[in-house]
Amino acid sequence: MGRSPCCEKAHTNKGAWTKEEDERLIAYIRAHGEGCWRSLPKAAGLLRCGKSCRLRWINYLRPDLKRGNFTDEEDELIIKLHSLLGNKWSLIAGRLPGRTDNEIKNYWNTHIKRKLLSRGIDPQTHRPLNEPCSPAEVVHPPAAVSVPCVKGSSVEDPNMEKKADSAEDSGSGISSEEEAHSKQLPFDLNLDLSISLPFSQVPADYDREIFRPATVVTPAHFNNAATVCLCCNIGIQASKACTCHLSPDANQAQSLRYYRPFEA
DNA sequence: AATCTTGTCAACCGCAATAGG
DNA sequence: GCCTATTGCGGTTGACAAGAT
Repeated sequence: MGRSPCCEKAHTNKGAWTKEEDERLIAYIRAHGEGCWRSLPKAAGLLRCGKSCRLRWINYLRPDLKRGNFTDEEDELIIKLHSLLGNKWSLIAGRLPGRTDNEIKNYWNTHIKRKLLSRGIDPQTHRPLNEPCSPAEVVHPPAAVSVPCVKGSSVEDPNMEKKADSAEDSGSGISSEEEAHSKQLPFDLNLDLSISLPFSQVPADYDREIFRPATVVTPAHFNNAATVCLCCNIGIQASKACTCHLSPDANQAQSLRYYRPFEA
């Protein structure tokens, strides 16, 4: 038995969004907030399917999106995260404030892939293109992936735990093999992730409708003494790479969660 | 100036995960 | 526990623009 379509295709617009459609969607979400995408189009007077509305909002209309070119720091951060996470664009996007998974995915495919190839690095494996595949010849950089760690951080986001779990299932995320692979990266990666200065610290009267969890890691933190480890960040505290226990301040740092206002 | 090629990115599609009855 | 609806993700497509011929 097939699944019913997400919307009645015969009565929905497709293709590029018009300015009027954008305005309707923005106005509706400003008034009612995100969510309930299924019923949103009808309620907002849009002849679009819910998925389309969600995508348009997330990838283009959201007010907290950062526009413009990627910086070199962002480039390097994406490369490093991709080397660990693979094509988990939403996870990568979660660590680049104001960037969307779609944007990063496009940027990867159009720019970074080429950049890595020009460096002689395979964009999928992050290993030198001419490197033999024999496991015996895999280079093990000394402490190349040091991952001091703070339990929690954005792992408190249930979605992150979910994603990490499902990533393991799918085999393309943080599987044990990939975890192992991450320790064998061909270049000296410091995958330390730490909490950045807040965009604004969560207020006492924190309201989920107004504030959204913000990504707390910036590229600069890769070079700093870390307080949050990626393992914990994505919900694999039990991993061998997790070295939370090495950081005495970890638990304290963990309790800090920062939010930035969801500007209307 | 016209045509072709290449690059970019918004949007779509299909699938998997999850929620809820 | 099963079934259906909904949401979210990643891969892919296609329209458009810019540059090359």
